[in-house]
Amino acid sequence: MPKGRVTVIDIAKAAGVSKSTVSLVLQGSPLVNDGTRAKVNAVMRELGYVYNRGAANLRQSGSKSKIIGVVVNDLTNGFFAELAVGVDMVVQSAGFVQFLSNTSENLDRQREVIASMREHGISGLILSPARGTEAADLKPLVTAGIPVVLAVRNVPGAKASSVVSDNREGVFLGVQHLASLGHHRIAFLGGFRDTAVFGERVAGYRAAATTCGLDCDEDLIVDSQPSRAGGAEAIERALSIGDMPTAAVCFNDAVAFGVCDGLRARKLEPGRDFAVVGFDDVIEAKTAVPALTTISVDPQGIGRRAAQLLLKQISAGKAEAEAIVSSVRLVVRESCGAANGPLAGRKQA
Amino acid sequence: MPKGRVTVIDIAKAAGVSKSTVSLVLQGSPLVNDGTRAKVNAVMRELGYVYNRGAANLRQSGSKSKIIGVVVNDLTNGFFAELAVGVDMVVQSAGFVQFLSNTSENLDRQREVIASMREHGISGLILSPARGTEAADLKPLVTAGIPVVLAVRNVPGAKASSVVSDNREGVFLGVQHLASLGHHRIAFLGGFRDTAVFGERVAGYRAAATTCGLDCDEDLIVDSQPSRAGGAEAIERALSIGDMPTAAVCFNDAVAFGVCDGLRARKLEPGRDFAVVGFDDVIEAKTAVPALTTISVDPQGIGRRAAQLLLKQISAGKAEAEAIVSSVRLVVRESCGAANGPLAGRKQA
DNA sequence: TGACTTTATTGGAACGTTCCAATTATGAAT
DNA sequence: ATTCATAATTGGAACGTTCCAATAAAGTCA
Repeated sequence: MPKGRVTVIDIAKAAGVSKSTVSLVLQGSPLVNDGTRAKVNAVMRELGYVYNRGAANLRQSGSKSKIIGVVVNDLTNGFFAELAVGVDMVVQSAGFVQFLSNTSENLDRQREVIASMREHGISGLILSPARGTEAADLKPLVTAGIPVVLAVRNVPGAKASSVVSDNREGVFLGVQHLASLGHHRIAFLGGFRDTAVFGERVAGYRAAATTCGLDCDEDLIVDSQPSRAGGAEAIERALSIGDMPTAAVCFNDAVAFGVCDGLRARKLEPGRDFAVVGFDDVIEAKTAVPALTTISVDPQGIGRRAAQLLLKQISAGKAEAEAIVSSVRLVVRESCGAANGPLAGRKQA
Repeated sequence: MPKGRVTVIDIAKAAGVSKSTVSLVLQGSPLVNDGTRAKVNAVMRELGYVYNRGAANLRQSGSKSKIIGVVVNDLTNGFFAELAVGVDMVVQSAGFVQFLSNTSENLDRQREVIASMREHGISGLILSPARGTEAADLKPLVTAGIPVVLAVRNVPGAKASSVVSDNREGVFLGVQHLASLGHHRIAFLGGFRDTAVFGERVAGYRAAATTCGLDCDEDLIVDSQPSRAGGAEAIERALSIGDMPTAAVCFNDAVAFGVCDGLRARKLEPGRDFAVVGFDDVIEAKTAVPALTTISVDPQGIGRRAAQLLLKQISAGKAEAEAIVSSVRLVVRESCGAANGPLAGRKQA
């Protein structure tokens, strides 16, 4: 069994200085002679000293750990993996470390994870909330002065900052583009109806439909799991209604990939036989075949902004709720070149 | 600015008991009268008490946090997301929380992340090592008695436990299956040559080629980034050699998806025109079109086993290196029904 | 009621580190 | 050599919680 931990007392003894000097070295204080500093550092290396952050936090005034908690609702969606990568880019250079936790859309798990993060004294939290999260869930954090930034999904009533994409505008652009290609029957596929994101994206869908004088058939709005599997299911349902759609804007890129899978299962070629637009522009959107037309929200960009906002609040020592709506843009690739295909052409023939 | 944190002293005063009684309640000790316990719990709820894990760890003998550190080399690969979900299933019921960190194959980042985890007193570490990780990187952890379990990639010489899939056997099965379908020119696509996983999988490839009397052309082994984009690139290179392959076993499912993308970009249909076998059996393997034939290693299963192994070591208080080779199995789906297609039939004609 | 046993509660010190006022050491000027 | 100023180092107490021996309270029996 290895010996217990090496402490500043051990280092002090071995270096022939006081514990206070060791502490000064640890703090990078200019009040230490360079020779003494070098000696202490050498001893720490030699004895394998590992800082005890918990002990330090006890004494340091107003101090927290160097941890940023990041809690996401579905880690198996590549979007959130990329968001985490974006967060990492920013917090890393500020000397923080991101501890990422996944809730798999489970509210109890979310509460547990956040509670544990608080016990360990996180400096701040970036949260993509699980379905059903309420402002009351965030209140204790806000009251305790822990900076919180909501990402991707907002929580109405929560006095927390947020970084969300312009959901309404994004879907508006997607539908508008499909309409400009001549599509009249455009579906909206995927997503949970009880989330704010879904509501906003459908609002953009309806607005574009009205603006472009399109059919506004409720059957064209098909909810499903916002995953690839959910997308395959949603297109199945959309193509089994009487007056089939010829194109779709999908809740996110994962759903869009699933829609392409579902089309191929019916011997239809995405892009040629049916126009598909995604939302997110994950890395794979560019390399998929056909390359996916999508609303680019840059998940890494959202992660970076959320992290910047959080770091700003941490260093300002106050939490003033700010809302950032990340702008979106339409990236046209091959998945919606279907306007002249057999399906789309039927209305005109 | 909110008031400072609520401590056991505050709770003790408000409940009219001593701090020691509050501590006993926190520990769930049977030595406290039920009425007193109820009173203390009510006060804690009322005042919003948040336990200070760092302070508690200071005093508790041999104690660590309730954190399991999980460090992965590429979070954007769905395999690792699923592995993390599997870890979560196990550590959750043991009262631990998983803090997941991503290294993006960067060794310096890995060191940084592990160091930070140690400062915060993690109870144990599950590591899928970044490329280039050496036993020396793990030595300080092992010496300090911190349980470490390596997952997916082994680190030769490290006295740590590991859970890896049977790489050699898996690729052997895949190649053998393709040979049984009549393929003679079988490629191995994707992966970094300098990793042990690559070496093992190629060893299985070679063994199967020998056993099945296949061509053993070095040009049929094409390395690339083990990602979807890497897969698209690898198939491009494989189809530009003189005597083209008619089938491939891919380093992992992400590479396989990219290979399918690349085939389609050349107007070839995966499954019909070229047989594809993946490795991992991620969730999307089943729903992709064509559904992917793959070597099932069950990433969530690996995560669960790694977590079980780690928890076992944590509660035993000793770290005895154990190696678990997770068995694999071939799951036949649609992506390799190509033996009678035009490409495969050319050799016989 | 007193003695004994069991239950419940408590005060003080420990844990590793930081902070700050006090002390010591060093260097420069006279 | 002495004095003063500056640089460097130090000891003690604080932080929030736990542990353990000591103390107090409650219950039982003669």
